[in-house]
Amino acid sequence: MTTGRTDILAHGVLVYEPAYPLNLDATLSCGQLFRWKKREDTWQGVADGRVISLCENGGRLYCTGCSEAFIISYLHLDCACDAIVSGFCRDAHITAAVRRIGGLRIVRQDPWECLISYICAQNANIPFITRMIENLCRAAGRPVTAPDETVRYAFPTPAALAALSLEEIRVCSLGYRAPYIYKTAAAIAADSGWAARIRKLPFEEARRALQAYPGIGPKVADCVLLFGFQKYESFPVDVWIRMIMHRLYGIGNLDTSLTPAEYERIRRFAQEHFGPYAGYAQEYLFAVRESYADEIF
DNA sequence: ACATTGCCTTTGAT
DNA sequence: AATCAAAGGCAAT
Repeated sequence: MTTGRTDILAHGVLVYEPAYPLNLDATLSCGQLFRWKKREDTWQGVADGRVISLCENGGRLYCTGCSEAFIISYLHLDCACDAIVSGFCRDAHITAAVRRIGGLRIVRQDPWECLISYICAQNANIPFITRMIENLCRAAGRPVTAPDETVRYAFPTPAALAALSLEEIRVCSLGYRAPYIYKTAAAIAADSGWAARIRKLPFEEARRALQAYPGIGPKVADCVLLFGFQKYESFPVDVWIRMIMHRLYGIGNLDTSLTPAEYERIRRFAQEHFGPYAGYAQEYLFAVRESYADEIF
């Protein structure tokens, strides 16, 4: 399904007119991706081993560095997201979040990059996560030069990452996460069919299979299922979502640490309340988390 | 078996 | 300068 119109301009610039709203800023800055930077009006990122530039102007998306097919798939533009959004807008809170940042898309990430990125993400904030991943790419990724001469690094292949020693991974400021990355990279480098296998599994089984890798618990598994495998019923519960779900829907209590039982309770409620695209709702709530920041105190 | 607790590195914000 | 929280997971209680 295509839900937009494309043209190719001079110098290989692709112009895309989405038939449904796209909020590029929200999509690239909401914390689902860690490799995109905005300079002036242009986003530059590394995906699929290439440097890609994106710019939004007058409802049009200008893109260089990749194919039309890739960017449409990556940004989830091949989807009538109005139907998805209206499907989970079942109360005033989520409707308000959608009104504020309409056009937020869940990006189709590479499962491998997503897996490693979200192992890094545990107990870290977004600037720190970005630094860890950038360090890993510099240590084991292929250098890629952008049209404007800036040099960036592709995300390492499983083989390249698995070739690093534990110490080489640790000095990417990964701290106690280094052994997780080390072991998981080795397991996946030796098993090229891992992603295809997980993709075919029913949701709960895929979730269990992911948690068999070191450093992957319920939260990271849910992120990988949502961002890497497009399992949109997945509802990752982090400290922010926990706080927001408590505030908006009275689920759980914030006095104790997040127990597995409470995680399950929040996840089940959300899947029931928001429906098959609960994960999309999660990303909208996460994107507006700052407006609930006062709840922490 | 099941739930709870303390610890794990490093960084960025206050 | 010191303290704390950060898109958590794990092994020991």
